[in-house]
Amino acid sequence: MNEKNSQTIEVESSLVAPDTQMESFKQARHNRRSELVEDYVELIADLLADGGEARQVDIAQRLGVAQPTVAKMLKRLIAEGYIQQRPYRGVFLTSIGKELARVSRERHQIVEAFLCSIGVSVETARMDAEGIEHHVSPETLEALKKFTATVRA
Amino acid sequence: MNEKNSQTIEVESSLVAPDTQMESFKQARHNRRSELVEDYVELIADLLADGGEARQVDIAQRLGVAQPTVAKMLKRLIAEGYIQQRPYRGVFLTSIGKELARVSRERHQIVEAFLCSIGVSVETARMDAEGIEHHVSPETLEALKKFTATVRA
DNA sequence: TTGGATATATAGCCTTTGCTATGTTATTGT
DNA sequence: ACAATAACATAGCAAAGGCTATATATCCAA
Repeated sequence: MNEKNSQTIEVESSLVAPDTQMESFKQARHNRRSELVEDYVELIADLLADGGEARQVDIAQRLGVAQPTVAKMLKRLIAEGYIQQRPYRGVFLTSIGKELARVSRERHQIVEAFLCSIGVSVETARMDAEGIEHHVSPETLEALKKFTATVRA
Repeated sequence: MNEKNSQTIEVESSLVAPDTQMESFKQARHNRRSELVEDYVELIADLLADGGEARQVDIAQRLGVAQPTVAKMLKRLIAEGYIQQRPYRGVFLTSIGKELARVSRERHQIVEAFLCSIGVSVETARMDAEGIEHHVSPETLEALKKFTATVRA
């Protein structure tokens, strides 16, 4: 007997099934865990391409965190096989690191280009893309790419 | 004298300014911290609208987490003034909770509707929207809304 | 009205991602 | 060559967000 004190028939129609919704939330949590790795690898690739070096201090400055935070994270990236380290000359990417960087970078650029294509300012596009990119599935990425290409044509 | 052993002039052109990039990362980290609150409040609103009750077990099931995890989070939501609690009858939203739920829900729906409008399947749209919504700025939201309206017309 | 099922609370633990403070070790300019 | 600077390492702490195990409180049906 609930607040509606009406029939006992099911009226739970406007919500998706619990399991379906749970999957979405689990996926979002999972994505959140991979975000940092992708951010680091992508940033390292950019620094290497641009200046030839990716040192802890540079990474820390660009991410806006302290150097020991970077040091700890780099250990994880080394353990997971994404990067290698040369003492006092920064880090560089392994082959799987390069591959992850390539994929992340491409996705990032597609998202950012898309946002610009619908009229978002470049500054906002950059800010939002940094957060959005990690939650874009391959299917959505493909749709964004196609759309942007259409607009540009 | 670096790997390029060329002039000392600045060639760091393809990267944005460190401070600018840092701001994007900081914004993304900040958004990540508010995600959970928004997820909870939005879900609670949905449960209340749909079944009249939002109990810990329901929330836990839909989020895919354990009940004590929900209990801890609800304490935070109470402390922050978003919800109130009636023993053994679940939680309900305060006025600021309702407002946050309204905003989150609207943003969620705009993102999901937009994804569908560019040809993403409803299942994928639901999954991706759950992650993307928290990283969409007001400016981008407005652009998405406008675009979706155009397509539908 | 009472006993079993259900809902909530609490304790204690883990991991991740931050921080500060403080060594230690290369690099480099003079 | 060597001292100053810069880069890196490490220790120790905190907060957030998970978990399991277990106790307690409420509800409801027989």
